[in-house]
Amino acid sequence: MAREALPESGDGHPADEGGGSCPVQDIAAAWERERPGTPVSSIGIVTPIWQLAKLLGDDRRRVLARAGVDAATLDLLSVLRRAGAPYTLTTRELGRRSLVSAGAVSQRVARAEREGLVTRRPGAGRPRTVLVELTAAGHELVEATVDQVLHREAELISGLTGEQQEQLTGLLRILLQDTRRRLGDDRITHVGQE
Amino acid sequence: MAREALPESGDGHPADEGGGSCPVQDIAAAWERERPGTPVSSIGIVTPIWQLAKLLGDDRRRVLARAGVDAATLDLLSVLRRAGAPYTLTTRELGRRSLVSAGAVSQRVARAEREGLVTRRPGAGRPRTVLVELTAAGHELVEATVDQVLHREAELISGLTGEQQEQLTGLLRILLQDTRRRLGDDRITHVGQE
DNA sequence: AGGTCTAAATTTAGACCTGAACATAGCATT
DNA sequence: AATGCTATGTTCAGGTCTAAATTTAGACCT
Repeated sequence: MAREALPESGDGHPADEGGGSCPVQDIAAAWERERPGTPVSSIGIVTPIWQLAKLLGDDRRRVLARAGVDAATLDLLSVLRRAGAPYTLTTRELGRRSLVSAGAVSQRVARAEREGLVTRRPGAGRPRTVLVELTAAGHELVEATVDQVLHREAELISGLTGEQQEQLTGLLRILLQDTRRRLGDDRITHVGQE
Repeated sequence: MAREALPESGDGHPADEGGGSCPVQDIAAAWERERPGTPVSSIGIVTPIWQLAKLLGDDRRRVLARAGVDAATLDLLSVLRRAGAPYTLTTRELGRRSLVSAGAVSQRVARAEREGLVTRRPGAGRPRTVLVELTAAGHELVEATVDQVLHREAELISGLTGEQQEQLTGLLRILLQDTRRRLGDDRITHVGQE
């Protein structure tokens, strides 16, 4: 790969992550070669997860750019749309469902409100709750884009057989659930009590 | 919603993504309920990948903050460290291995250079190649932090059995490889020819 | 040899997110 | 009933990324 005449992609280390963005297993091999004893056991799982998230996220951003939306806004609108009528949630709930900080929710909602996609009004419950509701324009934007995005992503993972997809889904579900449990139970579904 | 006693985690939709950040499968179920026919087949795979990347990334950032580094800089230094002596790569190669744009590489290198972790000098090859080399301080920083990060991540995925980890690694490798092939072959290892 | 072309890095503008500081609406306690 | 407490939303500063515009070093062609 990219030996001799080619650009300096090949940088001299034969066993190294050759040319291009390099198979994940070469990363673990490089650590072993350079620093024997490095705890590489997580690399085979964590690295591809990050790389896939990056590739899929970049692709989604480009797909949505053509539709004139950004991914963060569509995420907000989708959460509201999925909640069902009356398409209203508190900002607190929005943050928990989107895995972003309270500040990020505030900014997302402010942007979306400026564009007429949601409205904001004080709620009745706790101290300072704010209810965010989808407008007709916001609803339409979701309807116009969500199938496009999901269809595209189904295409991107179609290299796996149905059985492989099922296996992968199951393993990821277990890992995600377990990881959530290990990191602050804040955003966890306390399935049983409370 | 915002039921009385309970926090408004439970928002009224019984079949909805209940409280907290909600099991992934409920997201697909919510789309089905709200928009029958929505192409949800990718959700079981794409959503957990994003959520895991987010959770793991946030955690890594917090671990590194204590060590006084940011994740982007450590990524840069690690790539150079893994390349082996003389710990030198072109910016082009750095971008390909880290999956970030050329502009991002420029900024990362500028920051790291300002902190004395790498040096930059013109290279011989193509038009304007720039070689980036790890300094002694940069080398030390990698040695001081990488085990910590990898160990922590190994811990986070330890909820899976060894066999599950192997299965997951294999499936992710296939999916990543296939996804790279489908999206711009630019950063792909052209395994065979070329 | 000189002008044009191409490839590569850098700069710039715009978006987004986190963490911390800030403001505030009800609740609990005394 | 008044006061402090706590949970919540917002604002702000700082940092990172992408995409597009800009600059520039060699290569190519006539």
